[in-house]
Amino acid sequence: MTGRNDRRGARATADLVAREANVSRVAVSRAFNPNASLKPEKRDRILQIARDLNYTPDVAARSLVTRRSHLVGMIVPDVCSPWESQEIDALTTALQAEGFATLLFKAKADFSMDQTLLTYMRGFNPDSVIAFTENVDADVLTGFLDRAVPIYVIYDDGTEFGDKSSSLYDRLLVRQRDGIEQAVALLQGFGAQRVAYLGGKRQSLANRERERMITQILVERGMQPPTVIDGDYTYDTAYRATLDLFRVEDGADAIFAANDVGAFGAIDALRHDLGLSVPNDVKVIGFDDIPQSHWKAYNLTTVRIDLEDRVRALVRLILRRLRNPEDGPLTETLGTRLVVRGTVG
Amino acid sequence: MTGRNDRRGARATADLVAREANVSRVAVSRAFNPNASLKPEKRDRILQIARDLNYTPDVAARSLVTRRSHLVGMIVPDVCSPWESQEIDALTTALQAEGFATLLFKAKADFSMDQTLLTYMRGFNPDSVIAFTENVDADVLTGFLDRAVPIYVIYDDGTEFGDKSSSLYDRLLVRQRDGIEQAVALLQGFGAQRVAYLGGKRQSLANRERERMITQILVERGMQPPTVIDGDYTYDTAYRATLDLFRVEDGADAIFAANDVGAFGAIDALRHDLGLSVPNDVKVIGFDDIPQSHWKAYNLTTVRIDLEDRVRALVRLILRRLRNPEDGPLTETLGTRLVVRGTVG
DNA sequence: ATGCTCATTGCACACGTTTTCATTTTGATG
DNA sequence: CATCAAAATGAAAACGTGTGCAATGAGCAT
Repeated sequence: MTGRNDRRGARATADLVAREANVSRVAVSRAFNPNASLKPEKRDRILQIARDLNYTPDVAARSLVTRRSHLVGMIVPDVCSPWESQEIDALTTALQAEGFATLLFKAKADFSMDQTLLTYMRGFNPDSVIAFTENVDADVLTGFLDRAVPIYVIYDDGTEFGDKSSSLYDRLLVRQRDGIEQAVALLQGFGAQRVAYLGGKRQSLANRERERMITQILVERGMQPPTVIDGDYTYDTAYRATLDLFRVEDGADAIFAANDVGAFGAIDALRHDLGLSVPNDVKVIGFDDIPQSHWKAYNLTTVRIDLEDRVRALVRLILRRLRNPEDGPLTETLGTRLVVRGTVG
Repeated sequence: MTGRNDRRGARATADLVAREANVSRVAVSRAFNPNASLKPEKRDRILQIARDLNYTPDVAARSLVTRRSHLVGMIVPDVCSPWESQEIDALTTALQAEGFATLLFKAKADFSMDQTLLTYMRGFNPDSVIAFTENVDADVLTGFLDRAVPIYVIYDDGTEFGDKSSSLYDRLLVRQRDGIEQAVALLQGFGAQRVAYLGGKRQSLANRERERMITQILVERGMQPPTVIDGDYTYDTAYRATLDLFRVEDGADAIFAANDVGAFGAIDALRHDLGLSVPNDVKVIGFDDIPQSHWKAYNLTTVRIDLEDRVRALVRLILRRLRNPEDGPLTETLGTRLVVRGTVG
């Protein structure tokens, strides 16, 4: 009555298109599948009529028989984190180009992932799953998903990850040693003596690996191991932790933060509350190289994990796995390097 | 061979559970539907066996018959924008609690949404669609989705939105007049004379409405209409635009930015490049109140749109629409208010 | 004309659910 | 014990698609 489209909620089906085009329903199906054999002119006519009728194959029905949902599940603890939102954005764009849609799930804030969420996600039958939360056991996740193979991000040798040979998962290996080595060398070059490590979440594997690697490299170069303060990757916690650090003892002359946002918190605490100069009094280095790091207020020197490379590697993993479901564990490798800006000297 | 689960890719089905429990498949279906009539002890037994077999109803198969996909589509131009990522995060959390999953799509960077993307999304049959991109015609979108009803965010009276009475959509009405009035009053109170409006994207409806409203209120209060500079909601553009503003003419003594991130760019340009003091030389006010606005480096005075309220309103719209698909247009209203921090005086 | 290959076509079934609808069981009431 | 309403149950029919299989037709060499 109101518009041109009276029967709202009535979706055009392949049957309708078939009737309209005087062909069988199978022909319509084939028209939308490029490798199916169908007379070209017939295909064109069908596609034209389909367009007129606003028809698109129903993904749910299709996935029921093809066993491909064209969904990629992403489990994220905090979408607001600049690093994660960057990755979601780039991944979604890249996957969209390959015909996959992003299915977003929010994990608990404490980086954990409960059974309920997994069960819930499983029902949607994602073709692949990327967990931004690290501390979910590989055995659990792999056993849980039936056709999808999860992807894990492993840092350096990943000794902490343990041997999960019983379950199948693919790996993105991040070699952060290079970047950290450059960072420590720079700090040492500018005469830093007492460096503090402003950590991320204790449960975070990346965080523990960073701490371990930094300690190792400092010692190798004949420097003191770092003072370690725990954080949770947020600005506020880093801010307070920095105040604490400079209250009790005489502090540090360099701060290595587990992520860029934490470095921002440290810088603001030093400058606006402790009256110290960055980099003259205290040098600061971050991790990630998020877009905000080049903002003039911070202009942060940081260890860069290249987003484009990272996303490309992840997409490659997903596509390879989907093409050859029976393959053994796949691995992609990624490097890191220092980006020098204004917070060291 | 390798693990306990030999037949990977073989998902447990309702039939299997039924056989295992010596009941019909229908009983299994009912066991997972709380309002279906089923003997309690029987239901418990079925659910127990289902858990043992790691069974969950297949969402695709279910949605095929119930005509509910339990998917909410979100079309986002830039996931990295703090404001949008906040909203995605909160919406996903809230919807997840209601049993819906977030289906994320990336629109073109220029705020446009092409037919291809719409067609693509349509195939997934989302139960509802939230467009963070405003300049897609309501007629197009409504006509395109078959069962979902889109939600539009309208600012104040939304005169620019035009009369789309022919198509059905729901409205979230944001009354930004209050917040802007408080902001202008504050600026006037601190003696501002020449205020500039540092705009967002030209295509953005919110941006045009903000400019219109600010101009109107300034004039009502006997002040000069603002100098208007276009931007695109990003830090970098706002930074350069501010430099330009103070190069040609003698600038402004107050800047009203279309969003917080833009305000950050303006502040950094003033302080780090032009050697001006905020708030002594120039006062700055933003829009949104994102988490970064209370960071010490900025400590921004801004017009707040409450995220919690906004998300609650959106979820209410979605649920009401899903419960009563045949209702006329639904509307929710939202206020704004000024949050006073350190960038005015 | 005959045989052969190969592309094209359509029938019927499968995918895993929910939902009528008719039937059986239960439990309460007279 | 008989009666009746209500609750519990299962058979069968959808939902919209892809695919194996057999049938058809065209093209070409013999």
